[in-house]
Amino acid sequence: MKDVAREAQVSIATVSRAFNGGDSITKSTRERILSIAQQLRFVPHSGARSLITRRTETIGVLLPDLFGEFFSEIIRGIDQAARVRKLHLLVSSSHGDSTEAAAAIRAMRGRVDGLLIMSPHVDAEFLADNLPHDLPTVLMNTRVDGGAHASFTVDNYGGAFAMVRHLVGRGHTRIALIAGPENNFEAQERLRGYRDALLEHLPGSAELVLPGNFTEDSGWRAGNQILALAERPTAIFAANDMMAIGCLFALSEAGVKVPDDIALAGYDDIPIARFITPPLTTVRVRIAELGSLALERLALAIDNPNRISVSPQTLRCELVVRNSCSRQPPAIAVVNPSRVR
Amino acid sequence: MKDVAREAQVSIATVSRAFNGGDSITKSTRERILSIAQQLRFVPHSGARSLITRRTETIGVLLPDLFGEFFSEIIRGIDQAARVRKLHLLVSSSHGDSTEAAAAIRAMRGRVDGLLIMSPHVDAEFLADNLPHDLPTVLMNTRVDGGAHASFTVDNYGGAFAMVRHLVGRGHTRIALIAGPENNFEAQERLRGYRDALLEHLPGSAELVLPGNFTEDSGWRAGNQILALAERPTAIFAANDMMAIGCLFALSEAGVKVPDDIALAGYDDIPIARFITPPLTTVRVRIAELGSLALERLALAIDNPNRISVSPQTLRCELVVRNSCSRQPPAIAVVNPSRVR
DNA sequence: TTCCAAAATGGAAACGCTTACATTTAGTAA
DNA sequence: TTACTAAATGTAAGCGTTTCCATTTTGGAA
Repeated sequence: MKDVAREAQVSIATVSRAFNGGDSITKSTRERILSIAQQLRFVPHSGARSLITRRTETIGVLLPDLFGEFFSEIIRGIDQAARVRKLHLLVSSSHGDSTEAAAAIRAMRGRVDGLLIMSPHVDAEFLADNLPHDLPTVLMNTRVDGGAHASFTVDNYGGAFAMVRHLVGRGHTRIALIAGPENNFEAQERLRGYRDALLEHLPGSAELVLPGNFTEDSGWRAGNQILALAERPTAIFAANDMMAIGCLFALSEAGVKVPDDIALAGYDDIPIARFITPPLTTVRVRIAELGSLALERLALAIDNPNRISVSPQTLRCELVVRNSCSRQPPAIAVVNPSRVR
Repeated sequence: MKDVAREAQVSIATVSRAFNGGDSITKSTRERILSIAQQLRFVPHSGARSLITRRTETIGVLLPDLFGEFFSEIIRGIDQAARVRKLHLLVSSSHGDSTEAAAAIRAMRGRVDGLLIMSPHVDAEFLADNLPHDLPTVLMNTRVDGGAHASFTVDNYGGAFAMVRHLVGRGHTRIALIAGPENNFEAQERLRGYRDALLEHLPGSAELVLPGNFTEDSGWRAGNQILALAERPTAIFAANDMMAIGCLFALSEAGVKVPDDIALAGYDDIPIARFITPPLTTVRVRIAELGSLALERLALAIDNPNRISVSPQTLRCELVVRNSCSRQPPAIAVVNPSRVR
């Protein structure tokens, strides 16, 4: 910076002003300084800057041990929003347990202006213990007990409710649910949606809930349990797509046809859902949007530390109707051009 | 830091030493200082530190607009290796073109100790223009013309070669290739592997290459071209799985059975490959390993700026034989427990 | 031309840390 | 005990910015 100042015949204060927005500086000097800076390959030292501005312009992103499309989608959303705001992303992923998550948070202290957290290992107590409480934080898809932090969640309740309503609309009268892990917040919400929808749209019907844990494997087991039932349901709603796929395998092995003999629906709309036979009716979650909204919210909280709103916000899901629930023969799968890697 | 020093009745220099490794400091003082620091919730200011150490302990990761499993896998690998070395990850993804990539690089200057780049938009000229040439950089899956930077690539040549050899071993004598985009480095290598394997293992046979661009759509078109051929190949090798899937649709629509009427193979082993019918024979790429090796290499280059090796390194692929190339009726799909989200 | 307000620029302190060097303390041999 | 060496600790400079305040320059109006 000193070199640039000398070359441009100005003080370093002026060089600083040339870089930092519209202070009072003549257009001509700014341009001269900027061109000299480029020529000299001058790059401001972010550390020195953050030392005095007390800002890092960086957001910490904490993600769990995540597989598949979900990860890339949420990062895409966050990244997009961050770019607009000229914020950087310090990412830490693959947290198998809360110890690792805590370590990651610790490592980020002092390097970020705010935190975006998605982790199944996180609860109110954990946050209270591990979060620097002066650090703006937004939670994604996480239960918030104390309501101490802003949060974004997917409307799992509404999505599940809509799916059951859809199934009832198609004439199904016995609808089974393959549930997710008991201690999983999203799974609980989907279960709640299923129950309430049954109550409202199929009053008097008994609920039929099979245990599952979001794995293909557990879906397969649930499918076999259903096959063993004296009175089979007419439709099966799996709390996520992977379990639906596992269930589908179990049914095929037993010669039970979907959707002719039994309807099957999932949740998430993972890419595979389109490709299996029959294509799976499911609920789509706008993951990228979740990410960008969360970042937007966090940026707001950082810029207005006084006016922080903590109210949880919810992201609507949409029903994706394919052939796994219709009684007509499955149509030919749609061939969609997919994006290039 | 001053507060900690006062509380512990030492100088700030000693506090610094307590934090930074084994300098000369008594065990008892270190522990006292550390405990007081924790009590006072003291967090070292990374900016101030990097101001004097000239290190940020941060690696910049530049990824293209990436979809699906690939992204999450490569980040997982990088993250794992980074955690071991106590390095942070500044990621920037979703670069649709070289302008965006350049902007991302510019934004990272001064914030990172090294760069990990994967981008199809990058070539030697681009790097020369946009890379601060004193910044250690490792390229992933990118062509390197000038050989100016260290690079890691997947052995696309070897994988394609092995696949063709496998097909020949199964008795196929006419093997078609659905190629990837012409200007794509990986696609070129796979094409080269196909050609050389034909030359070596099926001498005298004519090559049959259909154009494609890695999309499902282009696979579908290639499939239809093949169907229109007077003399059909006995096996089709698609340069990636998505095109294989598109091709499979085209074949099914025409009533051509895989693998009974024609064999089909892909490349990448994306998760869907297991789930389609029949399960796809393909080539698996160890993506996470690519990421961690690249980071390891970068860390080495950062620690030893003098002894930088620039030789490109290659990661072996492995053949995954499923049912899409066998002539026996497809076995029941394996039900694998998948990991929980 | 002279003056004055506003705009542009310069000077210098401060941000929080590390580290070379100076000083003190502890430990050991004579 | 004394002297000397090594280990532990303290002092202070300096890392590269931003920004407050002071100073200079500019552009009109009188």
